[in-house]
Amino acid sequence: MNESAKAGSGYPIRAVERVCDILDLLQIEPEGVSLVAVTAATELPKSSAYRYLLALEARQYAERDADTGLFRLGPAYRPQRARQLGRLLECAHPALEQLRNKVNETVNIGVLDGGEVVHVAVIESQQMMRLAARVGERGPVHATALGKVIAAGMPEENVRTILSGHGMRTFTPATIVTAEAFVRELARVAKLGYAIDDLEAQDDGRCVAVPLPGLPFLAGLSVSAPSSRLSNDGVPLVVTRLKKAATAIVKAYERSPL
Amino acid sequence: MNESAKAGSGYPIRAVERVCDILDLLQIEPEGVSLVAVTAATELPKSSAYRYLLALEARQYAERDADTGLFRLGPAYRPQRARQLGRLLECAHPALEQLRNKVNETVNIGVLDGGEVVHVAVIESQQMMRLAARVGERGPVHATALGKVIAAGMPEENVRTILSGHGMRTFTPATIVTAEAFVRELARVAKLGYAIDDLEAQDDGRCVAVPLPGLPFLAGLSVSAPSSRLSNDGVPLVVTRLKKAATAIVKAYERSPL
DNA sequence: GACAATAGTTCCATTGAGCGGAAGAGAAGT
DNA sequence: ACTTCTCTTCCGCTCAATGGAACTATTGTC
Repeated sequence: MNESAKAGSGYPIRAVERVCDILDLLQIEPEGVSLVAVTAATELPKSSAYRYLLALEARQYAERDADTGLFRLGPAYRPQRARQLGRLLECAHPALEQLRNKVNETVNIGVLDGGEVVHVAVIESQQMMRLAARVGERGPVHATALGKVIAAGMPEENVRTILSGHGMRTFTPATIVTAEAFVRELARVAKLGYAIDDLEAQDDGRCVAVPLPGLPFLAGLSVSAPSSRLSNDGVPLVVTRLKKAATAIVKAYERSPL
Repeated sequence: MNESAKAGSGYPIRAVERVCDILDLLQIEPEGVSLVAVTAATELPKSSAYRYLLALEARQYAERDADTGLFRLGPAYRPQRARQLGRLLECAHPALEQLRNKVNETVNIGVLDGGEVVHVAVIESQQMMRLAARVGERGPVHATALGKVIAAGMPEENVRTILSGHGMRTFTPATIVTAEAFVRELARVAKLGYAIDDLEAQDDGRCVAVPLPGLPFLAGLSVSAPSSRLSNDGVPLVVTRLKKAATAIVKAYERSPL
């Protein structure tokens, strides 16, 4: 903490201060704290403290003990997650590049976080015209192939909670916008073993994804391309390659040192 | 991360989302990211991303690599700090209670964080009228005894940075409000081996503090009381007891399992 | 050295995101 | 049943935060 006692940003943002105050407190109270205790310690108005805690909970930086209802640090704050992710990315890299070279399109790994899909690896197509998210970019579960394969591995109840919490925004005329239709799509996905974003997130983009099973978190592997280059006819071949790469990635992860 | 895929808080706070987005990104980029990369990944306007990063840096949730200038997770995010703190609090508890019982006033441990003093342990006097901060409460370095003993252990340059970043608010007529006077006070503190908040933070409160040396972070131990009960004449005895307790605490910490 | 491009930093008029008090609901204790 | 305390919800209001633009610094190329 005093590794650098330097201070003063010149850019105080009250909300950031408040988040940090709360996270600081949760760090020094590993057994958890009540809302009243948070209020007292941070001197925030109670309703503000409550809203912040819920917002942090939604992003898994805080969680609630089921029995006591006390707030404590959440999974997002646990370093093992970062380590596990780092490990996955390391293991996956060779297979990702190989896959990218085989299909000549952008390949991605996405993981579930706070009810959204985060792109944690993006190996871009070398073509000029390409569909490519950036590392760290987030997308909704309901309109992305990655989101679909991830959601297909979750209990339906949890899927519905995510959908109602995040909404089902319409990106294109093809976007699935009702929970019922989405749940039906997930049944299809689970059966087929892969998902397609068929012009649902972008009018001219198509994406195919398969799950990465057996990891300590929900993740998927996908190929994304302009729709002109990835037709529905071409999907089966891409799926075959995705599944082969997914198998290689998971095997490499399982073999990697802890 | 998917330990609980539950989502949806009903209380989105955009600023909290933004903090979490940035922290998420920093977690998956251990070598660090540039402002431009943060901007791209989070889709924040550049100046907003910049301000958030600086605000997080001020609270040590982010830091900058001295050579590359890249932002990465800061010390506040490192679990070993929480563990070290937890360990200190555990070791200190018996000595704190004993000290509280001896002096019959509230005893505190404070640590430096983001240019302020955080109370991380507060064992309250059993008297009805008492001066007692709460765990997690923060105070300014310049007007607290804990702040003084901590600052006395820092390079003067760093002290000045803290003072200019946080300001030197006037709490009472006795508050030291210029950097020059404060630096002189610190020289006195360093020489004496203890510090007094002599009605500087509160009109009717007095506080005596000694450093806790040899810890992996800057910390101090203090006794706080209504001024009517802690006269200047009584300070030397309290200092003796504080130093004895500080020695016991540090010894216990050093002996405790890692 | 000159120029261009890019990254980082600062500023401020504007406004809507966030606020916090109050009310309501729930839980616990007598 | 009543009281007290904690947790949860709501909404009119305002000011903290915003983000675009300008400026500064750095890097790369010729």
